[in-house]
Amino acid sequence: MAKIRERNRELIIRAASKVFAEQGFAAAKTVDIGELAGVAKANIYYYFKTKQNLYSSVLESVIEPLLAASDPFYEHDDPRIALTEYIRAKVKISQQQPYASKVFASEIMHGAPHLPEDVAEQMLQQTRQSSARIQDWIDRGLMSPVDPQHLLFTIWASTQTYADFDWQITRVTGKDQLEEEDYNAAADLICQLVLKGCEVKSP
Amino acid sequence: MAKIRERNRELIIRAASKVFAEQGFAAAKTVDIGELAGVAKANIYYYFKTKQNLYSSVLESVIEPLLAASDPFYEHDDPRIALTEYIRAKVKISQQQPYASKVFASEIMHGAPHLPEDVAEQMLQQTRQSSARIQDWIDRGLMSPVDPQHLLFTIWASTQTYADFDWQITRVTGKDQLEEEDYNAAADLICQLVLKGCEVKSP
DNA sequence: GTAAAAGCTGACTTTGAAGTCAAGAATTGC
DNA sequence: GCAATTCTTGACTTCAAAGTCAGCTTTTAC
Repeated sequence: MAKIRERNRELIIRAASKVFAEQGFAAAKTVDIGELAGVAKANIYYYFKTKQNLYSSVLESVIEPLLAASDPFYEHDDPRIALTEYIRAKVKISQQQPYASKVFASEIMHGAPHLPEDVAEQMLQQTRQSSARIQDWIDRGLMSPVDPQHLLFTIWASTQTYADFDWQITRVTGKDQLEEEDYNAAADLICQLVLKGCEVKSP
Repeated sequence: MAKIRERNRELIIRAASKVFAEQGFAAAKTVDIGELAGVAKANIYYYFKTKQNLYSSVLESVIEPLLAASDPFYEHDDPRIALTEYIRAKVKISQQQPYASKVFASEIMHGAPHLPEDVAEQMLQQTRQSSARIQDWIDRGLMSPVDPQHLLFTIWASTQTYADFDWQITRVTGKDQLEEEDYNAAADLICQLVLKGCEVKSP
């Protein structure tokens, strides 16, 4: 079993995601990450050179699922289906990977100082393609002429808010934590606003 | 002039807002805040007992404008006008008080550990009243039956995103910083999504 | 004009978390 | 089975940032 290394790196990254999400990078303590991962603090430094380094690994692990959510734009030509699936995918990420979402949000909010330039570029390209896709639907008369970029900002914001600002949301709804039906209700409302709001039609 | 105290507290709080917004509480250095405010670090401790204390003052100073934005709900009975004004007010805050928005967002994202309970309660009450107002419009057939709370979450998220995630937004739009017209375009789109999406009518 | 009060700060101490290390424990390869 | 390698960690050092303070400067009140 030469997999001790792999397994422990994974354990530490998972614990670190949670602690970084809850505390932010600067406030997070490596001793806490160790405790949560079930290893001594020193062991973290056996696997990761520095706290920064660990944070970069966490950030990297978190990017992939976020990027993958854009797939619906390329898989469907019908804007009703594409947008619906996109919104659902985004909400699902908030539901299933709340730590990822928060770490990413925090990184962006502080000016993305640790986001590798090539990743930033990749996300930008993806945004350009998504925008172009929406513009194409507009040009074909399948939805009303909105600014594609602003539409994307709105979708990002309103889907991610369920992970990033969960404290506020659970407090308002009065629930300890959101359930499946809450996420569905959220996705349905956002879909309704976007589809009706942009008068989206099937081709 | 017994106003030195008042003026300097204000200067320090203003500088601190910026530094806390950009760096987060833990990463913010009091020496940087002092530099930005034009006073020695030690002087900050003459006016504020601790960094925590200063942060609480900043947070407090930031809450008032955020709470005030809800006024349109009480000033207009017409949901078209009330919602439009509400969204515009929220976007305007993102535009004019970006630091306030970020400090608040960061605080909420990490579970609101420094938000005084009475403020949290006040915001909750306001949300309840806003929700009730929306529900009333629904009951009177002035808009389609959406969940008022989720509608509010969406409005909060999509308006605040222009302050909180400005890095992402300026990067996508390719502008160094957003201009008046960008904020107007944002507000218009969000209004369109909400008004059309919820089939809002005038009474 | 002057003394008391308020404001200011350079130099210092304290603190707590990042990061190191040497030695022991577990695992692997043969 | 045992040597080599990998893994583990308690105890330690380092370091940067919070916080203090004594003494100087400015302002206020009379």
